Amino acid sequence: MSTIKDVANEANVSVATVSRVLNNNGYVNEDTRKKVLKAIEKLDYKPNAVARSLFKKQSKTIALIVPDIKNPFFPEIARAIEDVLNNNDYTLILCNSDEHEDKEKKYFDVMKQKYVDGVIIVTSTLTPNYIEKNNIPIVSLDRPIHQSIPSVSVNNYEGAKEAVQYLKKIGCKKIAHVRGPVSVINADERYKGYLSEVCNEPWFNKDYIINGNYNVLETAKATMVLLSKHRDIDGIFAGNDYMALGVLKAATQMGIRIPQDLSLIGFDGIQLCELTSPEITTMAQPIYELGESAAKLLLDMIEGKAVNPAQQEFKVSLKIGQSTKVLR
Amino acid sequence: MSTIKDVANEANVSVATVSRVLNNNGYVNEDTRKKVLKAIEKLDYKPNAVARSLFKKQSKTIALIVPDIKNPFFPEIARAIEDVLNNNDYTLILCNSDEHEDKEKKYFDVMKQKYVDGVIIVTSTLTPNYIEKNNIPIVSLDRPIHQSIPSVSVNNYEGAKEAVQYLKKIGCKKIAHVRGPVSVINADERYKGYLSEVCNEPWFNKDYIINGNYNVLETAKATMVLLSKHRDIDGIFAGNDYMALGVLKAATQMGIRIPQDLSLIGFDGIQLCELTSPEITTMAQPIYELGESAAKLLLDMIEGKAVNPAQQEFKVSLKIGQSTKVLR
DNA sequence: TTCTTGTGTGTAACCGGTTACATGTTTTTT
DNA sequence: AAAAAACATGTAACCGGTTACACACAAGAA
Repeated sequence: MSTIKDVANEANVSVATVSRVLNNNGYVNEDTRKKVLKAIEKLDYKPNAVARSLFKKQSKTIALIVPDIKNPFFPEIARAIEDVLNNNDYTLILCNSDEHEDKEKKYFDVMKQKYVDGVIIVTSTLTPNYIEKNNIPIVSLDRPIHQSIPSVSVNNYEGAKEAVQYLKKIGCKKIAHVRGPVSVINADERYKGYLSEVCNEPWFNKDYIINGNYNVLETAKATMVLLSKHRDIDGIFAGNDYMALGVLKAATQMGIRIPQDLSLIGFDGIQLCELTSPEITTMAQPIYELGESAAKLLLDMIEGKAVNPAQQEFKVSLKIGQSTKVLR
Repeated sequence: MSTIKDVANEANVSVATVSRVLNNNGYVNEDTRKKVLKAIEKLDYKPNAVARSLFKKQSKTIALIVPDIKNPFFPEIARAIEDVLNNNDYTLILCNSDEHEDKEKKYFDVMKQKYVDGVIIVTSTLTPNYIEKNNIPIVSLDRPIHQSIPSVSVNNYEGAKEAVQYLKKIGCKKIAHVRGPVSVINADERYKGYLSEVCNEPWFNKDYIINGNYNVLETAKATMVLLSKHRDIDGIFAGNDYMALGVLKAATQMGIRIPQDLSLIGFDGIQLCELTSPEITTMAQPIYELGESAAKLLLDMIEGKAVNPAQQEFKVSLKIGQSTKVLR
């Protein structure tokens, strides 16, 4: 690999001049510029990003910290983010936290040591205090942390209400909820949305709420217990699509027909919804847009641009599949 | 952030001494070491990874280039790799190539500029020549490129044969194949494996081979055409699980019962297989192990260790689900 | 006692860029 | 014509580490 010095020698100028044409700043005579460009071409010179980072204290790299990339929601997000970064000459570092605070913090340390320019994080454990102490541009995605931390998310509460309302509208009389882990903010919000819609119903029963913990098999098991105990449940609102998959599995296994016997609605709108049969009705987040916005927001922050609404909330929209009774 | 100089000042020693205790090399008096350690503690000093990189010409970072992280096979691989790296103080950069040579090459350039220590790549387009020219430790994953390039993969040909053999064993009389994209080496191998098992069968018909292009919806469509034309097909070997999902969808939509009317077997063993109903029978790759091995192999290469079998081939194993008729 | 050898530490060069500053030349302004 | 502004380029410090080399001293060998 040739260095800036090699180029300088080849072009018979100083390294400063080469640097100037490289970065397009300062005065450079047109002829000199051409000479340098030719030398760069000839040596196939590529500036050393590390040396540049050291001086500039920035690495053109951002980190994405998610609980687990195997959860199908996150690859979709990651893809959107990577696309934006790629178009802006940034690079993406991927981190799996397993919702584990220690791991998150360890990643943060590494990020700072590597001059990572910013981070996009999906977390339920980190405090605003810790984050601000670290003093690195950050965007929380999917799960807002605090008003002081820029975030990109959706209206989980309203969305959950809409989901339950839709189940009611198509005629469901007893609606259960498979909720995500306690203390995950959006799982809580969705749960609250469900609750607000059903708590005053005469049929409402606290046993209709089960915990799926973002795990398909666990959800399937819990659902089987639920459905065999309460045979009159005719609607289920799953806290996300991944868990809805578990409900679908449980129902199929038990010979409960979806949507004839049981209507199922999920949340998220991951691609998988369209690939199952029946296709899962869901409250769809604009997932790609979410990732895109988070990335753009972060890049703006890094480049010191004003970020108008630092708390971006997108709307979810009902995406009717085949897992809910047809309205007539 | 404090620097090595701050620590040196605090401890009243030179930066060289601090560096020595940091890296545990050279002579350092025990008392001095303690002084330095205390200063490090007091200042919460973390060495600057970029400065270190510049001198050492290595970044403790490796890149993973996959076609598209949204394909559920890759997050599982990525997760395994990230785990290994994390345990070895390496960081993972994620790149989506979309099978596009230009993008792959662009990533390579960036990697070299950032002193990325090695790359794990899933590619069908890069030539051994180009790769060797780049002179950066590399492991090809899932799709071997050439004997000269270390790789981690499975016995696709044999696996495909086994899959078809199993379909025969359970009594399938007419077996179709949904193949992956032409020129993807493992899709070709699986296709050949299928062919070798069926080409001499009296019933064999070239029309039984359709192309799913790693796309679920496309596969579903093509499968519907296939199945409505050839109503006597009673077994399908899908080139991977993701496409098997498409077959499942098509069959369900057409009212064809799986496994009663049609047996379906996939390839890969992604987690999704267990989450559908019926669960998909598949020739399972040891996915996590694959990623793990690729990462370990690459780290060994980076650290200059001899890599015994630089071409690692794992075995796939039949994982019986519910999408194939029960053998009795 | 003198010569090695081992221990302990500091100085400064180096990694490969960027940029403040100095210097000289040309062009524009007054 | 003199002063100011714009242009062009080079020198060297700097980013924050690592390490070759020099030097001083103590312990062991001859």
